Amino acid sequence: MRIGELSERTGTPRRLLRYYEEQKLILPDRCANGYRSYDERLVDRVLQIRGLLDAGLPTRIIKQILPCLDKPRRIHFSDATPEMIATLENERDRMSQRIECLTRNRDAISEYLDAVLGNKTAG
DNA sequence: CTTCTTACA
DNA sequence: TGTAAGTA
Repeated sequence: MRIGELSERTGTPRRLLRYYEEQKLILPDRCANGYRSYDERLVDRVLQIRGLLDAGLPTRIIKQILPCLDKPRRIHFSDATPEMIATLENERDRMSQRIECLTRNRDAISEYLDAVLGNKTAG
């Protein structure tokens, strides 16, 4: 498929699809006319990339850990270098911290909402 | 009309 | 990230 279809199917702007390619996150092949040709597999890949980006990971980190999280849920021990383990542990901890932060803010909002809506219905 | 690259805000 | 320009 071309960039337009992938864009629609992943809800990702064409601009970003080209940016991910520039960051070596995805490698689409080219048609004779120079247009990018994306494999079906890249739909999930792009979605996963966006998820990681949304989790706060920088593209440079995603680039190196994506292979570890690829389709076949098989674990590639060959990729389990000491540096990779350290990177993964570090990112996991960052995610945990972010989750805690999000949880606090969600609870704060929820508490506020309960108070406001509660007073409204109560009087 | 869609895509491409490059450059600037 | 968005957008403009000039092509293929």
